[in-house]
Amino acid sequence: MYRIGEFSKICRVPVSALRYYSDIGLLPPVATDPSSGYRYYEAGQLPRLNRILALKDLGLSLDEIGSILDNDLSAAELRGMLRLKQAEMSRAVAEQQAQLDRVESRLRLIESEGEMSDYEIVLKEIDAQHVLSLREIAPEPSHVGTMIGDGFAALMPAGIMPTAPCFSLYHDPEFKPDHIDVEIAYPVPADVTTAPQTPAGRSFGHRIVPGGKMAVTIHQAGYDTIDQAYGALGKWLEANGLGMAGPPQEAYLTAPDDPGGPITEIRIPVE
Amino acid sequence: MYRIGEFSKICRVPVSALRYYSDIGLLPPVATDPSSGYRYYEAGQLPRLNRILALKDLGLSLDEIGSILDNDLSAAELRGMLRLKQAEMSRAVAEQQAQLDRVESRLRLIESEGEMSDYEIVLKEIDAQHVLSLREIAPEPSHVGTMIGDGFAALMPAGIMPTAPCFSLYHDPEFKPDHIDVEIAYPVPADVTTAPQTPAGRSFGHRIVPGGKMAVTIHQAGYDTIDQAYGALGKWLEANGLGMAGPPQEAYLTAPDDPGGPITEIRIPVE
DNA sequence: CTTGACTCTCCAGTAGCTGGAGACTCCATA
DNA sequence: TATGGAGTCTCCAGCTACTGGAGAGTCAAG
Repeated sequence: MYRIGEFSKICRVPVSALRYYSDIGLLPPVATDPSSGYRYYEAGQLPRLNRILALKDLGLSLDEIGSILDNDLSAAELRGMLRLKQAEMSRAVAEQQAQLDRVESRLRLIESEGEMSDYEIVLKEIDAQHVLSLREIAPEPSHVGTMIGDGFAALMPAGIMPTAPCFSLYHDPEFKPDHIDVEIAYPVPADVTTAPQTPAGRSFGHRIVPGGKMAVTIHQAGYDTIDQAYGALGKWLEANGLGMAGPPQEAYLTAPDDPGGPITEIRIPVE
Repeated sequence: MYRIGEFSKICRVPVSALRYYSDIGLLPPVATDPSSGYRYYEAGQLPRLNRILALKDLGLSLDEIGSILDNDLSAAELRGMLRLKQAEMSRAVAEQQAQLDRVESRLRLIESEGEMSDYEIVLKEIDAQHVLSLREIAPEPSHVGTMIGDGFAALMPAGIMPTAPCFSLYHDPEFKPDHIDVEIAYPVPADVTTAPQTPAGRSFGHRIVPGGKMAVTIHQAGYDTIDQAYGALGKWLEANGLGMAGPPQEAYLTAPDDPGGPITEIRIPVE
């Protein structure tokens, strides 16, 4: 019979961990002195402890290990659990590796630029949205602003409140300033499928804008400098080896008269 | 000004996380109603939030992010931090990958055997130990037991108590049952460097048995079946792509008269 | 009997939230 | 004006596998 300190030296597991295993019932001492509370172990417990350490090393939680040891699982059942773990772990490794890649591309970016960009790009999972939308070919960029106002002018009186900021989608495969295939989308509840014509005579369509992973950044300045944001996004996509998977979106997060100036969120679906 | 729920919808960060960021001062709301406690946010905070998310995505802790944002670190300083992170993360990835490899080799082992082995093998970091030791060529395996007893018979009367169970080292490059180059080692405090001759006339040497990573398993049965343990260790080493890096050790963890039978720990230095 | 090494229990802390309890607040409708 | 429902508040516990510390008790040797 060893006291906890001696046993700890033999099995090379810290005393605090042995006490913890004893507390959670994973490796109770073979005897406990009822008056002093001293825990007593013996060499015969080493196989169990070794099993614990081996399974822990495979990434199982102490809970799982406890049920494996106490239900005396068959090899087949253990194999099943390990298969699950294996899948989970290879996903985790891939994710970690992706994160490491992001750090590396970020470092390359910093080193090539010498300074930090004003834009932070983040990958987000965006939900699909029910929208009412207007789509047309705009002859110049400023035309988009009038379309947005026109749309609101139809929705508000009809009692339709967008459930999120309105945004535009740019459907052109390439950018031509005098021929912009733009769609203005107003997120609405799923049961709103129609709206009256706009004052300027435009008609709303109803559809679901698909969700998915998107690279997102914030442009906090006038619309005339928005190409900087697109530039930063483009660089980021390239550095991370991602490509566009749909039309870019621009969400207008401020009221037109906001004293802080306009703020636009740009989203590019990826992969 | 948005309430927390609206802001959460816009930035796609859970309300609970926003509250947490507000609590730790990382992203305080732009205003808080003193009577109701309601937090109010505005679109102008999105760039900061995006920076937070981007840095978090690179693996920085919220603490680190806070000091980066509030001390307005230069690109060079950020680069330094990221370099550190990068090193740390690639170590973590390698470790995870190694763990995944262990799971895979374990699965292969289970599948090839169809049942679980009685031996669990664990990699441990073993400390170097000061020992007094006897070394000689044993003409048969049972000779080792008499050597151990002979050593104790010299140490005990001299007042030298081993600080850990005694163990043997097998120096032969290959095993021959009638010619075993064995060393019996008794761990002692660093200031004990000599001991009297044994009753049978053997002389102790003093040395440091080097530590390092070792594959460890427990054999809980008579010495005549110890080759099973070595077999399991050999398979494990092969499955994990490791080789021996020194003489195997056997530590005798039970007294000769233990009612539970003898328990032996076998350690093989690796890599 | 003292000393020093060892052990005990209990609690807080770790990172970044999440979820719940119980109490308010806000807004729109009846 | 009352009410209902959705949203919000604060505080606290929980997650993992321990670690470290406080304060008290135990054991063996001198």
